[in-house]
Amino acid sequence: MPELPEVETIRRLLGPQLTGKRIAAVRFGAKRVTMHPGPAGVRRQLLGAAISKMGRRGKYLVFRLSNGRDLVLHLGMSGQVRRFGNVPMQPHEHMRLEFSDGETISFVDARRFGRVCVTDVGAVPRAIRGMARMGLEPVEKGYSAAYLGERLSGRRARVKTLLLDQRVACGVGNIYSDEALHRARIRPDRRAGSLKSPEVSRLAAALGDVLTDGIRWCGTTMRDGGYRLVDGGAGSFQDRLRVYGREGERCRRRGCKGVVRRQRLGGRSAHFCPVCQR
DNA sequence: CGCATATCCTGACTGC
DNA sequence: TGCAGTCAGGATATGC
Repeated sequence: MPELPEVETIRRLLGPQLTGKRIAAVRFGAKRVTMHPGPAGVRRQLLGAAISKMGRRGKYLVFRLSNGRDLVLHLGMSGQVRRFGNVPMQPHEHMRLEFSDGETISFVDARRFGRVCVTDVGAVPRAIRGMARMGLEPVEKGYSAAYLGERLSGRRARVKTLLLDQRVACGVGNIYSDEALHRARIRPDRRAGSLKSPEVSRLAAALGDVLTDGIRWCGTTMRDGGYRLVDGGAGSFQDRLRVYGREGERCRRRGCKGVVRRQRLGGRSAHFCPVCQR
């Protein structure tokens, strides 16, 4: 479940380690993973290029290359960027970049919801249509109560469901949407259009705050270990979650005696405190 | 268009 | 202990 804070953590780790390095070899695993324009094309466009900058857009990791192209990586649910070194290809390892100085970096993804795409710099990857429609990130300047309000007003869908829409809250996924709604004291099953102006303001602020905190604590590594740092280490935001994954446990808001509940919403689980979230 | 639902995938977990 | 069944969810496709 790599969301914005997890991908940003990876970006920050990789930047100093990879910037300036030249790709000397590209290896692929045996299993198919969504890749544009296919393994041969990806290899051709990557070979010989240097990493000029590590970027990120929403949940997408963007390797800017010296040859005028971007390598765009989405980690899906279980994707990881890992360093294995010069060893045989590992289980679920789909792509390994070998740099001219011997450094390596690998894309690993057991569930294969992730995707790899090479495009011209700044172009919208054909294989990733949603990227063209992504909105502002809650941590960006310009993400305001007015901006969020525009996207929620008149909508009958549950607010939680809309927060998962990358046009509404780019970079937010299931964990951080639950945490933001808790901080804003709004129930996830509220109809988006029913939110009053102070609630929209609280939510816009909470979204930014929770993503910023997630980055500060290097992301959330749940028990399934789906998200890992490049060296295999864990983030630590899981210790600070207030509702996500805490069904049946006490609400973490000071003075609140509520017990966290879980509710199925749009095929996703929403965690919330029925006492302090209205 | 908006909204709900199904789909992909496999490791971890649950219950018998 | 082993095995079948269920769950997890990001993005997208499909149906109404």
